[in-house]
Amino acid sequence: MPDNTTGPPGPSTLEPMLRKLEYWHKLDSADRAALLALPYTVKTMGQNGYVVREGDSIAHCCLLLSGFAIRSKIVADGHRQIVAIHMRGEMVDLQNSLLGRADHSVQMLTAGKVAMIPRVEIVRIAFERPNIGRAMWIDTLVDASIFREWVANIGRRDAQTRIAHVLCEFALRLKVAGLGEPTSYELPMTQEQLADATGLTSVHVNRTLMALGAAGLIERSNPRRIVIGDWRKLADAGDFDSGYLHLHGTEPALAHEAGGGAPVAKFSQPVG
Amino acid sequence: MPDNTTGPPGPSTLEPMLRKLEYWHKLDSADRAALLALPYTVKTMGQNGYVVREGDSIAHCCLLLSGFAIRSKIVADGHRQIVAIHMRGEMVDLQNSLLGRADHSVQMLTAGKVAMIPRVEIVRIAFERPNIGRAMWIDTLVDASIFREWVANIGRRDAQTRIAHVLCEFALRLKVAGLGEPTSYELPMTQEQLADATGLTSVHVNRTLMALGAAGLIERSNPRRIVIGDWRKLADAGDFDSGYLHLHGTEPALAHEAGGGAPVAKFSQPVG
DNA sequence: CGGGAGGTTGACAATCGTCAATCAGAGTGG
DNA sequence: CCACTCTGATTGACGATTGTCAACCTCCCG
Repeated sequence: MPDNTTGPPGPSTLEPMLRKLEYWHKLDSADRAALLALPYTVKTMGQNGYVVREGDSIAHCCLLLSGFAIRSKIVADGHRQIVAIHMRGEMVDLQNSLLGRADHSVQMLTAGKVAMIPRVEIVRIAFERPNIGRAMWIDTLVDASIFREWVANIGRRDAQTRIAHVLCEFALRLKVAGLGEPTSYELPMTQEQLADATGLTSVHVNRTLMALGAAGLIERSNPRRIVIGDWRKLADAGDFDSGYLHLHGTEPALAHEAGGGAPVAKFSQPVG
Repeated sequence: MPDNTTGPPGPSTLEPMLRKLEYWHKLDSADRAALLALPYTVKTMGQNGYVVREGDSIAHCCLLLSGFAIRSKIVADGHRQIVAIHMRGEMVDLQNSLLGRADHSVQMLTAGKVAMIPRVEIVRIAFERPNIGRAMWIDTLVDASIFREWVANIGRRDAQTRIAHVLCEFALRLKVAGLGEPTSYELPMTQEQLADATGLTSVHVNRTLMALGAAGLIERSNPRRIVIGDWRKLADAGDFDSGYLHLHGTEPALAHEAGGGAPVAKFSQPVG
């Protein structure tokens, strides 16, 4: 059972949201104040806890304060497809908020906290404050861009390329979210969950990770820890071009986004 | 070479866009007037003509006036993945418009006409007129919902289910767009294009279509014509639940969306 | 009549899935 | 501290869906 807290535990619980929205579009001080003044409830979630279930009608928009979460759909034979992975600062449910009914589930990958903001407040602030609305819209468009890349990833890349691609995306997004170095991180998911994200089976994911290790593209001191020795090599193996993430200051073509000798992600993001 | 025309050829060239946006959110007469007053250029496109190429910076938002179009990405080994199919009345490029740089290509499936609306005008009207902005936002969110379903379709369904699903989606969207009966239509694409949309090969698509025919789920008087005798049977075979399309008046659970004895798509859409 | 694009089919190969056994590590209770 | 248990990771043997290659067919169009 999640323990619920209402009101501001600190002066800046919603700060991660502010930071992310500012990344997409310039906000003025009134925008910032309005954002941070949004009412919310903090919910402590256990591992695998459901934030939203497919079919639910939506009353709240969830901001991930800590931990990792996924969005998923279940198909007829009971198999699951993970359609997105989310980390701190991401608004997991802006998608469902406007539409009113969840067409997919949102579930915690790890334990963590979410801020539940009433849907009507989100909609109100988006339309009262064009800067905020624009930032939110862009945020959902980037999500959509990632979906498209995943369609291509799952539809047209083989297992090894596919997994390498996901590892690169995750690394870079961790970096952008300020959650660690892209060249060495702990995957917050089981191989079965990674399989559900890539349209493979856990057995095949295991073999593919082993193969990536044997090929020297990654090192794994334990099953979850991913160390990327040569970013460029992995990015090439994963056909990874960060353009679809629409990060600032990243060239459209494949660049040394992270690690290696070149400077890492060069976007200028206000660091908290 | 496309022949270009500027200005309003008729009083209501942009009418399909109005119709679609009104479907998502209520507009008042000022909204409608502002929409129809948008400047645009009509471009006549040949089959396979590119509307936008991946990497282009975006100056226009394209409204499909006639014909069919696709959005696609190319992966490293040269294979193509189609990530979306579009038909009359759809704004193919709202996605790219806000982001400024195309992360995918848009290409005509058939010959047709598009209205090119300057990107700045689209952005302006979206933020000057909240109703329009909201309708556009919802439109992009529904697109995103369809991407998610495609991820699940390609990642977790076998070839037969996958193709049946696409056939159902296409049928229903044709109906909603007022482009014909969902139970009998002409597919505007080759089997190779259908393969690129489903993450299969053209050979396997062919075999799967044959199998669907042999199973009595569809009839094909010619390679392109799809006749759906029993909608429910095909929808079941395709694990198709129209919820992700967010159509009005359609039950969240699988319903007799079209064909069969039950009334077809019951949404109340203003018919042009 | 000829050319070409797209559709259909067969033989065969390969990627990936299934089933099942074993192993490693974390948490629990005695 | 040590069985006990459970989840997740790893590995092998085998099978199945899907891909590849190539031939042939059909239809449309100049």
